[in-house]
Amino acid sequence: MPELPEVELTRRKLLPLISGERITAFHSAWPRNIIGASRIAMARELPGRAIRSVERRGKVLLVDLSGAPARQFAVHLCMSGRLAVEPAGSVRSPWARAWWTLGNGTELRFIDPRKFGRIWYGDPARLLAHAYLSSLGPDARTIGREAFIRRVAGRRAGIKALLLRQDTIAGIGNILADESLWRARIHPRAIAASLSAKTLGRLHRALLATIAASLRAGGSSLRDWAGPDGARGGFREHHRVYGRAGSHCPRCRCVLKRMIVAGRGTTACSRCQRNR
DNA sequence: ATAGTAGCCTGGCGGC
DNA sequence: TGCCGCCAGGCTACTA
Ligand SMILES: [Zn+2]
Repeated sequence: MPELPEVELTRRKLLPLISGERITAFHSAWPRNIIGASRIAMARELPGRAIRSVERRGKVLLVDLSGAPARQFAVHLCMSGRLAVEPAGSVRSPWARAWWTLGNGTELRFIDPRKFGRIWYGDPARLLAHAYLSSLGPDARTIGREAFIRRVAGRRAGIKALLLRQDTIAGIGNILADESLWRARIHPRAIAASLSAKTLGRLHRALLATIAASLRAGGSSLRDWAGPDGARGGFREHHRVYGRAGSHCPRCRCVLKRMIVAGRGTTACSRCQRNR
């Protein structure tokens, strides 16, 4: 499941493979996931433009293109998406939803079995004005302790619901949320306003540590996600709670429980993560 | 401001 | 063995 670490790893591996390369063709096999333009406009406007940069905002990759008028595209991998760079003549995955043929004989392919991923395209300013992109909060990987506390302190929502909202902090998904809350010993349903600054500081620290550990391990590959080169991540082996309901808590040996919080499957330890 | 739910989509799973 | 129905998951749109 691509969250911040998987998207960041995708960006890092993508950079040397595609930056500076010229697009020679674009195709979409699932135009419904394109926002802001038609696939016809994309196929007409993209050829001839070079890839200038690949940035990340939360879980979104933002690609800046050369040429006039200015154009960018953005990709959200959602749950099952990944970006692959493969030889242009090779057989495409049956789940390839869009592909950019590049001048160096390779092809950037958006592979997304569940079709939940999205592609935004258009003028840079208009692109960032789209509801999702314009509302993104500060990035989870770089947010400072004070800014983190300011974003959540005093709010009456449950802490996990707040963490998952991309307008609170950008980049957190179900894995990072459950793992960070476990590390910080906070119940997923705890009301944010009931948590002290010290406790929120612990959560901030836990979040950054979880992100760093996931990056180091190459991200979490559950079913579909892999890097542009096909390499899968090993962070799943390091999960303390996510996907481990029924197993023992690594800290207190209690049985981890599964529940629904903010509409998402959630695993937590009822002894370490008390809701007071 | 916050919570809840339906819908999107399909591979994989459990049940039979 | 094969078929069927259900579910997960991030996000949007909607209601309360
Ligand atoms: Zn525990």
